[in-house]
Amino acid sequence: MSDSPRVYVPRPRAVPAPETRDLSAELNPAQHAAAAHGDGPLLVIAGAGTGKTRTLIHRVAQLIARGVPPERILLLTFTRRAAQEMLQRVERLVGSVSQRVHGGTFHATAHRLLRRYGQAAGIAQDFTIMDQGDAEDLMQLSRAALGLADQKRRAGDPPTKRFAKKETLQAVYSRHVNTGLELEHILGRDYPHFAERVDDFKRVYADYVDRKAQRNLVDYDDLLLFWAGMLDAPQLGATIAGLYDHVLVDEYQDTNVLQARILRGMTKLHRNLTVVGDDAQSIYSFRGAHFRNILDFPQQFPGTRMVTLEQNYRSTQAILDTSNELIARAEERFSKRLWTERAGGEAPWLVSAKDEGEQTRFVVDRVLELHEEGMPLREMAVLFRAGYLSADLEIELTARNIPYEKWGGLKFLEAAHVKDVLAFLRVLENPRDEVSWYRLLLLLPGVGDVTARAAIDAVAEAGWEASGLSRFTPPPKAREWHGRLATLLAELTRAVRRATPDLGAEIGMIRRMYDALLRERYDNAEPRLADLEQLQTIAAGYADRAAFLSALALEPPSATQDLAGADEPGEDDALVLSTVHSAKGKEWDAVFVIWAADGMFPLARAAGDPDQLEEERRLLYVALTRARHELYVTYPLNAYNSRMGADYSIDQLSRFLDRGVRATMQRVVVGHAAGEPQPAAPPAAAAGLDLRALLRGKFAG
DNA sequence: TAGCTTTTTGTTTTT
DNA sequence: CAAAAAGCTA
Repeated sequence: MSDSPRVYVPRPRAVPAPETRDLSAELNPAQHAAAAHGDGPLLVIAGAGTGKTRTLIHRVAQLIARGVPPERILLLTFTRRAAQEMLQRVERLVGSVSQRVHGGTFHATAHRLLRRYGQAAGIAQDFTIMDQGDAEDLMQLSRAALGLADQKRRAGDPPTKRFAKKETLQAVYSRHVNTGLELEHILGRDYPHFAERVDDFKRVYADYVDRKAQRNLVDYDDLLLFWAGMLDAPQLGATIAGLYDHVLVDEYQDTNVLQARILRGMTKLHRNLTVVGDDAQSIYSFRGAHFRNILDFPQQFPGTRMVTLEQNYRSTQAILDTSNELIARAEERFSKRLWTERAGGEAPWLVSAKDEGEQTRFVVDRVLELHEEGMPLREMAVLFRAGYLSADLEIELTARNIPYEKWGGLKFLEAAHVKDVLAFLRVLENPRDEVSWYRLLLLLPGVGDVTARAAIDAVAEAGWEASGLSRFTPPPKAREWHGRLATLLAELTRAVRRATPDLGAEIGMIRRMYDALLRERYDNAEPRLADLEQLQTIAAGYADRAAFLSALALEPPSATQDLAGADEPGEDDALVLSTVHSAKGKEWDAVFVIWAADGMFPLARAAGDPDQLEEERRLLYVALTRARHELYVTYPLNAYNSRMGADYSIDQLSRFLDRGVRATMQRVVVGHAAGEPQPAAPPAAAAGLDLRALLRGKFAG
């Protein structure tokens, strides 16, 4: 696309990574007050870049210094990335004792507790964790079992409304569990077209819950729900709450009422709860989070001490001016205005590009310029609203040989072929796992929905032994593959009994059968086979299958790219591409926010609902406040919109960047701006071509 | 009943 | 435009 594309050439780092900042440097008075707070509930309202994490880890350090045993401190965060970063930074501050601090996401912690104490609460110890996709698949089985999947319509009938898809069913269910709202309320508000069918939803959920129990499956929501449930039980609750003397929670604005309930239970013995968050950065309402949770914290925990952090250490004043201006228009929030001692700085750039190609070119060129000036690639990031918006950029980066790392977006584990192989492992691990059986059986040529169900019934008859499959008589068409599957499962089961199972070898055996199926099913087999190689390599690192499957559900590798680059030594400098959600809590010297066009940011589908629109605004705020020195906001004027119907559209700048916000920015236009003269067309005769004549000749007798 | 073809539908964000 | 659902055929 570029006339003479510059190709990236790795160069030595000219600038030391700024992560070497001295963590033990003095805290400011507000930070110190929070870190040194004694016992009892503490709420820290911390604006973007005000040293929130730093305050929290200093507090951990102080607690340890005060004599609190590290293993009696629980540090909870909302995302895996945040959890990892926090624990690393604690370690850098206080050294290896910090390894004894318990920490992780709510879900990972719930998982740990459930494996350890779940049996006392009626959860069989060898449960399998379902990720969202699995939960949807199971929901589909319930949906079909209740006859809600096929809604036949005779000719002439008015179009009957189809019942909710499995994704919707799962989303509503999850919302119900996480917010505690009645189904009637959720449907009436967010899915009015299904409001009439509450009873069908309830039937599906009753079946779903039942199925999970019988199959020994646990979904993400169950992890939290069971944790809360265990805490409610008198004996068990006291045991679990007694594990920790202090609980600290980061990003509290992104917790939901279920998580708040867990925290109440965990701290009922001592009320030593510290939460840190920023209502202006609440961006997880789709997970049932509501910033009301942080606003109401002082009421829920009487006697709360509140500390507000407003001094920003991250960004230049110019960047803060733009960010403040943007968030000032938010409807409801704790009022605070960020300030910094780092006066000046260059005003953020607002870049109008002719189209997506120009936007991409601008970003790549600017990235290379900054890099040549000495900024490591790792200190720059490109942020966007949704994973797929970086596709064009990724192509260009690859073409120009610029290393990058993508956060968020599609997961390695969501690839169909990876799920296929995992289904084999899961059946071995938990033979009652109906979702995996179903997936496995449908892979076999000659087996469809009906045969698969019959086979599962046969396995159920046999007391959910994998060997039950061999007693099932398949229809002739499916005989060959059924035999192969039965043999494979038998071999694997025997191998397991004989010796300590070698996961790598196990996957190898599975692949001897599966690779052929894969080649049949998918046209681009090679990259998929490469993914399986990767899976095999990762698996070999785990001693045991159960640990591997659980880790995969809770801590999935973020992308295929990740894995591919993981074992290449040397090159660790890479541009970061990230969804805004995955970028939360991070910061970079230079930040590019692309696709700041109305319809993309805010997303068109969020624009109808005032609450969602507010969340989109906060999301953009999160994006802007990631930048330390340089901030570029770009949008294409024209888009080849191959999405809905229309194939071409003219984009408007995001509505959030109104006149007041724009006044804090400097504008640039790149590409061929409107009004630029087009090259003159040569006269027809000169081209020696007459298209009409060509056409006429075609039909001349 | 499996597997193909046609129609319809609706695109986020993460554990 | 791609994926899922519905419809059709052998």
